[in-house]
Amino acid sequence: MPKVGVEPIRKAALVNATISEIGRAGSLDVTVSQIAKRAGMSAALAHHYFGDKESLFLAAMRHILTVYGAEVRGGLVMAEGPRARLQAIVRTSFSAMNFRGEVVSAWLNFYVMAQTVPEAQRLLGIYQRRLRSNLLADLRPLLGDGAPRAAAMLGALIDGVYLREALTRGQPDREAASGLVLLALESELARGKA
Amino acid sequence: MPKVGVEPIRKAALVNATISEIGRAGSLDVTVSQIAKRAGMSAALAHHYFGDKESLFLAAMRHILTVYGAEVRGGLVMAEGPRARLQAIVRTSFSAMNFRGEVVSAWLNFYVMAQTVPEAQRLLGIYQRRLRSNLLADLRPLLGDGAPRAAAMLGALIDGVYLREALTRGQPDREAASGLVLLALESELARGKA
Amino acid sequence: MPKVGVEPIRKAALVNATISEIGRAGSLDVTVSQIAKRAGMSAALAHHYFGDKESLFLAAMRHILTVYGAEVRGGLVMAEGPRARLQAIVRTSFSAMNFRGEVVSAWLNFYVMAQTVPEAQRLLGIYQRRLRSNLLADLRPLLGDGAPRAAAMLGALIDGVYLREALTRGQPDREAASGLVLLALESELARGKA
Amino acid sequence: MPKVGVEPIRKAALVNATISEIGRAGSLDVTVSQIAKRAGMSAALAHHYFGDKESLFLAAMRHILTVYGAEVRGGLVMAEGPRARLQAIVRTSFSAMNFRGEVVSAWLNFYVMAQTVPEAQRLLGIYQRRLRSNLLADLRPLLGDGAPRAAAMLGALIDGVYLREALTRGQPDREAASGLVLLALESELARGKA
DNA sequence: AATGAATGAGGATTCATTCAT
DNA sequence: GATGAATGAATCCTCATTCAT
Repeated sequence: MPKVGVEPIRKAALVNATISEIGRAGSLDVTVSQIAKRAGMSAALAHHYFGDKESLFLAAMRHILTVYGAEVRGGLVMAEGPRARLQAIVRTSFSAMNFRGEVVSAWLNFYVMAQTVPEAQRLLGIYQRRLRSNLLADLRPLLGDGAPRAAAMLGALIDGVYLREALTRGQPDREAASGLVLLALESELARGKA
Repeated sequence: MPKVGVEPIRKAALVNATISEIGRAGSLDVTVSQIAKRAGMSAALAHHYFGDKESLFLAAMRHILTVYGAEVRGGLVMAEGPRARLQAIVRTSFSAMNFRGEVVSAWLNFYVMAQTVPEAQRLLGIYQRRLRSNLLADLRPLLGDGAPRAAAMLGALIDGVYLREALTRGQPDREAASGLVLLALESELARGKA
Repeated sequence: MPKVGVEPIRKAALVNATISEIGRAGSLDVTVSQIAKRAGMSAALAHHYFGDKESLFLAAMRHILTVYGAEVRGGLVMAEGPRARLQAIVRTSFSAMNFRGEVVSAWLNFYVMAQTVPEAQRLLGIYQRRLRSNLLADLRPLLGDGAPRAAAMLGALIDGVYLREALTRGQPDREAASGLVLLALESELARGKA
Repeated sequence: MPKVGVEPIRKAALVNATISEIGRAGSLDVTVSQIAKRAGMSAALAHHYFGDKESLFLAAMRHILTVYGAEVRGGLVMAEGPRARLQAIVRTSFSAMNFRGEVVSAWLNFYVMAQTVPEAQRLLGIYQRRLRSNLLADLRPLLGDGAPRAAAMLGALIDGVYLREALTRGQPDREAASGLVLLALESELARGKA
């Protein structure tokens, strides 16, 4: 039985606290002290584990992307056929997890970070390419050459709908959000066949 | 010959400097001193005219929305028929003006501000409603009851595409951006007729 | 008929505004702009007339002392005999004019100024010596050699009572204040005779 | 052996430095930096311990009142009989400690603070009530019903004499000050018996 | 591993004062 | 005489980060 070090536990606590605090503040204007306090430790310890604030933010971003990726993979396991798989991808993008206020808020702020911090931009790029390739894989059998454009469109649409929900304070409407994208998907498929 | 007061000139200079600096920094982490210096005056004068930093940011946001609104109205003048008008709206959203790096950057950061500052949220709401009603007016004759959903979709798509371009450092591709949305528009129209 | 320049009018307005603002703020933390605005002019004009802020404060102090001096002289006109004159002096110190909240407040703050600004200390010295000599003149016939000490005591008592009223926000009680000092005066006189 | 935390030491150093600086400046126009430097630490640390400047001033005020209270209690221990106790109270009010230039200066400025800061007014109120009740307790056996008025008078006189000394730059004369009040006390007692 | 102590750097904001008109 | 324009200097306060223990 491997002795679990305290380090990963502390780090995880800090990452979660970071996301929570960003959600609470609605911006990246969050102090290390606030984060550390929420994680139940001193600010000095947070620095001990992450070196600096930016690294902590990046770790939080990585965490969100990791969870999102896992969820997508999980959703695809059960889906049969390209259409079902596409729907699963869309639904996962607006899953309860991803629509938690704090996650939405974190996403928005990662967008901002990506303008300044190269590593943040790289991570966001990974997310976008992964989404694109996921969509593409299942659009190809249905749309052939039209698939790349449809993938680009659906990817952008997902982000746009997500963005709008992020801006609407109050409970976001998951059903409406995924419904909108799913119907756009149908339009594309219908058009592809015509 | 009306004597042009110096106040509006100074204010305009500050608003422009604000947008420029936000663009340069890629974030709202811009000091009043930096803005004032770029506008060719002291930080104290900036405070004299705008009271505080937030008001300056909001003025910049208002300015961008105003220009955007004017551009949309301008584009609609020449367009004949609903389809042409819809295309004009889309094209304007990705106009050269709106795709200036600094404007893109400002938009992104206003999204963040909207999570915290009520007035910013209000302004963003105005933009969204205006875009929606513009789209709706011309979609209605073409799609009837299907118009609201299509408007929601196109609005979100515009924002999503804009967002993606904003994140792609380097020259954004205006043609690709509007092409993507215009094709989605065609899909909707085609589907509507079917 | 002498043509009254506008200068004395402006100066008087500024002096009054200064006293009012000090009273309102309860401290010397009053800006020239606030004073000027209350006096109905620009801050620049206030500087034009007084040179700097300190001079304005000193002018206000002088004004208060002048008015107080005039009131004392006025009160003495009617009083007959040393005892009546002493009572008049005491009563004037707690006159309605001197107990206006703003005047009380100004006094307190002049005490502070006197610690730093030589001219303020000089003015305060003048007030104290004048009060002392007034008291002394009428105490001498009644107490002989005991007069100086009694004068010192009564002077300090007047200041002390005044100070306490100044600290009691809410309407100061003029009757109680002068009553206290008048009784102390009686004690002194009684003791002097014994 | 209790490990003495550094916090109380730092706080005490800051309180002392505050009193010293106020004394040196003769006003509350003292910067946190000046205070911190005199206390041998950074301004940031001062804020760390006291939160803001006002709290630091209030702590200084509390300290002075505490020391004064202790001194009074100490002086009363040895005094036998009401008259001796009253004399002890008066003497303590003009003790060497209370007449250190910086303490005098601090008092004066606390009077000003009391006009604006509720907590300062509260503290000053406590001092006044304590002084009054101390005087009253020993005046009652000597003067009966005349005690309250005498207490009010002596309290005000102490403050007035103290104030006058505060305004006289140069070494204050403790003997003269307490002599004046003690003689007033005798007048009152003499009058009470008559 | 963990933290309180400590600070340098920085930033918004205020204000007395000057000056051109 | 009068003022809006303009600014330099100052101050409070915050915070990421370091370090000794």
